[in-house]
Amino acid sequence: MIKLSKMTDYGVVIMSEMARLPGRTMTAPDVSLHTGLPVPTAAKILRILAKSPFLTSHRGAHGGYQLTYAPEDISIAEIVRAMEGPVAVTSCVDDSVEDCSVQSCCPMRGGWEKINRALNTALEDVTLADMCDDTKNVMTERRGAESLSPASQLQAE
Amino acid sequence: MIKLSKMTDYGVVIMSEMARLPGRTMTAPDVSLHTGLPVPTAAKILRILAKSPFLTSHRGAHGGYQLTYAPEDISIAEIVRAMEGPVAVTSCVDDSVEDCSVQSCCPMRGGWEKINRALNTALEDVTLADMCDDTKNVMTERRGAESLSPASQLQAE
DNA sequence: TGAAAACAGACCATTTTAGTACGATATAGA
DNA sequence: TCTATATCGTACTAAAATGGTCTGTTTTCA
Repeated sequence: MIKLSKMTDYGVVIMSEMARLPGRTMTAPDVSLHTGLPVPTAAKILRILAKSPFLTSHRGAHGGYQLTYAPEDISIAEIVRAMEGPVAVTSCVDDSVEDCSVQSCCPMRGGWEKINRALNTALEDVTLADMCDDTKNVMTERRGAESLSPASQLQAE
Repeated sequence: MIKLSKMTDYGVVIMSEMARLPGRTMTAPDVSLHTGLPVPTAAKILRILAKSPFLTSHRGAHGGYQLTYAPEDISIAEIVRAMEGPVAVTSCVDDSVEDCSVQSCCPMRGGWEKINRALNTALEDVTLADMCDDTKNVMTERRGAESLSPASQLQAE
């Protein structure tokens, strides 16, 4: 199974939570409360995400984190890249060129590149707004979803 | 970085090597010789791949492995599935349903499903024939590529 | 019957990942 | 200017996944 790491998964969950009220500033404890993630973990992920342009941090009292852009302008691709670096399915096609000893004449390169392009396009195509759009999902209730963590069993187990 | 496991990468390399002469029967040591992989590792991967319909095994003396179908009829998706199970980018959307505590009302589900569909389509679209098609790559020379391992540094280091 | 091959599974070492902790730094407000 | 409240950065530990090897069994051909 091809999987994103849990951290990346959490990253998307956190960003989705923030996107529910886009203007809002949230601290790490706030995020922890809304997602069920332990505070240190939430803090760590927020720190990583804040290195990217789409999440702004403010230090000091009354500080916290805030979305820089509207949810519909932030793609899942950007979040994944922030958490894991460039998105590619094989080491053959990513940034570290010397991984592949026959890189310059590798016949498989073309095939992998095609696959990677498709994956990237798919990730670019889905935005935060898509992710937390209640209207697309019949049974969701605002207050019910509030303190739950959508992508994984965060507090269970 | 989203990555396939090395094993899966090797799996594609091995299958590509077998696809170069589709009728051929190869033993694990043969494969090892052509790819640079250690024999036990090649054997292990062949064993896994042979559980799938596209690779047939024959036991006993003069046994070995053989492609069941033509290279253009075997997609990368099938190889990846043979090595890693169902292809999905999050635990949210794969077969193990209980992973997601709010599965039935998770608003993010739709987004992930879209991404997974695109990835699957991309993997289905590329076949073994595409992977080892020399004509698509200017500089490849048959004898040169023969004993090299395209996707990773298998014998280096 | 013996050699050659796949098969099955257990096993260990290494790497990666998740999660925590602690000290440093910045900022708002009294 | 002091203090409370944040982020920031890094180092560390524990647990899980992964890669890779080994040993023994079964099958088949000559």
